[in-house]
Amino acid sequence: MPTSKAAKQPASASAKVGGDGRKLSNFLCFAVYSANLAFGRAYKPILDALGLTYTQYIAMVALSEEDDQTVSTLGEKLFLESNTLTPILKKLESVGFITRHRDPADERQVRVGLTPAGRNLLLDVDPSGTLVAATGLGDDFPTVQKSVTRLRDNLLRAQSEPEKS
Amino acid sequence: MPTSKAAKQPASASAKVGGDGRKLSNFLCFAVYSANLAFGRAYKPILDALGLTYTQYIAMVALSEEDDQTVSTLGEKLFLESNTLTPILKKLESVGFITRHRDPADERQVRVGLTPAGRNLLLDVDPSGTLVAATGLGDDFPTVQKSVTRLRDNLLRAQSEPEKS
DNA sequence: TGCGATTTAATCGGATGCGATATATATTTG
DNA sequence: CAAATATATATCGCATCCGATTAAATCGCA
Repeated sequence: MPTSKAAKQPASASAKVGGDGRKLSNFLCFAVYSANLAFGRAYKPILDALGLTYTQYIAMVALSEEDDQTVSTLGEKLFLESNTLTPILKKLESVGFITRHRDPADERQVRVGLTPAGRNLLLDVDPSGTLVAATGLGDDFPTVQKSVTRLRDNLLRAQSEPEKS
Repeated sequence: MPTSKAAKQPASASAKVGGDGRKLSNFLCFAVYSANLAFGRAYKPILDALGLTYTQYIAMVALSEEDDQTVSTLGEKLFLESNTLTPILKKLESVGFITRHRDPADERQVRVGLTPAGRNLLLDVDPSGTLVAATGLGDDFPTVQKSVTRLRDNLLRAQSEPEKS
């Protein structure tokens, strides 16, 4: 089943047994993990100036796409659930960037939306493409973006599947 | 350096101003962020069986590459510092997978190494390439791995630089 | 209609990341 | 040599993530 090509390059989300395949540098998961840390650090100075954390910022971007989303809807976009989102949203509400209120039509749901202040804040973020340049990917940028997105979607799909032998 | 192509595609680590460039789906940082979440969830059932968290596992892989590393050396490999590593290493020590002791030659440093139990544990992880398959990347796997690694290295390098106008 | 099942948020505890600070040891310098 | 400086870990507080549980509201169905 392993073609000669697959056998030659361990490639490894978790590497192959034996020899030297289990080096951290061969782990795709580690590349993604450490790239995520790097992005967080790259965004830090920009977002610090706005008083936002990275996750708060991402949440506000998602909120800017649609008005009065529910916590669940927002969570689907962010791949997070209420246990993570609720504290973040309460924080953003407390500083005046979003509103939160129970939906009168279904009191189980909480509707969340950007305030004008929140919407304005987003306009201040990185008007130039400083961070795009910092990725150093050049023309490969869209390709890498698509690949990583596909990777994510495939991983999540695999988890929801029954697990084939 | 920005070609016309770059201008056409907002691409965006942080998207372009105006129209619709600021959608979450155009953020490379979000692709990486969410792919990292997905990897964590994919590894969870495997690592739960071993009683390891994802970061603990990554740390042990890094430790398997070299004996008796210092916390700093390990941190350079993992892109983490002692404030994050120390609690994790203490935990791994308490369950018997690693050893920690001050270096007699320089009492400031702490040397960390895998125990036989720790080394054995690593052999139990994903002997088949289940997770590699779950990425669904096929032959693109090595390419994506390299791209994300380059992305990370570029981002970190940009941060350490003086910040050009 | 009424009551159990389902849905939606929220809460809680454990484990990261990380900035700021503390502590102990080494090194440098006057 | 002694004080100042530098280095290597560790500690602390805050903000995520996440599994497990809870609480409230709605739905389904006899």
